[in-house]
Amino acid sequence: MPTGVRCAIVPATPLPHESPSRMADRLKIATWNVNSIRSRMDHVGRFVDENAPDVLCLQETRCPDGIFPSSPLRKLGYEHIVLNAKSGHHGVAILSKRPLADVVIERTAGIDEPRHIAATVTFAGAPLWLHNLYVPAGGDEPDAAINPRFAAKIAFLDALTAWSAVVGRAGRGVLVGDLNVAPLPDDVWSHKQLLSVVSHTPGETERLEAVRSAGGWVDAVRKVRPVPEKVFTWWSYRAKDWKAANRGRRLDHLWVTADLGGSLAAVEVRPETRDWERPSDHVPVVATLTA
DNA sequence: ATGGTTGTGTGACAA
Repeated sequence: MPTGVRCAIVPATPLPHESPSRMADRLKIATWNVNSIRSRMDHVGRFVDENAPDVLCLQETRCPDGIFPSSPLRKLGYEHIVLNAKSGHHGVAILSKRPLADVVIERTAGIDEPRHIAATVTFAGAPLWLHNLYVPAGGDEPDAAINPRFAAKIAFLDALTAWSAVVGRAGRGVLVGDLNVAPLPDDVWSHKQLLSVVSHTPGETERLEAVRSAGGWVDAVRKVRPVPEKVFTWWSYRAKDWKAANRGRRLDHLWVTADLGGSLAAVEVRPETRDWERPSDHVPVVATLTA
């Protein structure tokens, strides 16, 4: 039978008795702290070649809006780009092969830094919220009384908890980003040695768990790679041999709302990017949703 | 062993 005849009898739009959410679909979402988009354009190209995500959420783009490399990224297939960047510091972006809508430039915890952007993308015929976050690192001293950067991190996490209780419970959402907290003992190379190191202190790990539980989010990476397996997404630049030392932390996360837990078809961390020439210190996390 | 490295409209500072 000629293809044209077959197309003529199979409508592209859902039949009246089908609800949009029942449409078959597959959406691959990646998150990556690239530590400067301009310094990492070749890596982004290689990552896209090898992984072909439909949506790529970036953190730490470190690029003023006016010189953001939108044109080469569009040529990679990401025609839809939304930014919260502004200056050479911080910065988040969502790149998508599918149209983005409902863009929200968030100003979480009243911090005047570009660290949060949200938008919707169509998945299985209905809007899916994408929340791309870059939580403040917090400086070196884990004491809010003497370190304003740590105080700002704590305030940011507390603000996210209240936000999460609304956004997470609404459903059809994916929260990704560099959350700068390794929440579980097996998310760091040494739980005991990192208990007083910013990113793994009880004050941070308990707060990140509060953010997650308030919204009922599913930690996608731990759904497929449960504890006690060690899983890391970040290795310091300061190690002589990052792979041999393997003193990593899981700072980068991909969460889905509870209603989408059953839609997770694949979840992967891509540590090979850490071995590429002049890498980011963070590696991508990728998840595929199917419906 | 309190170091070590990377990046930013170039220079102290964040990560």
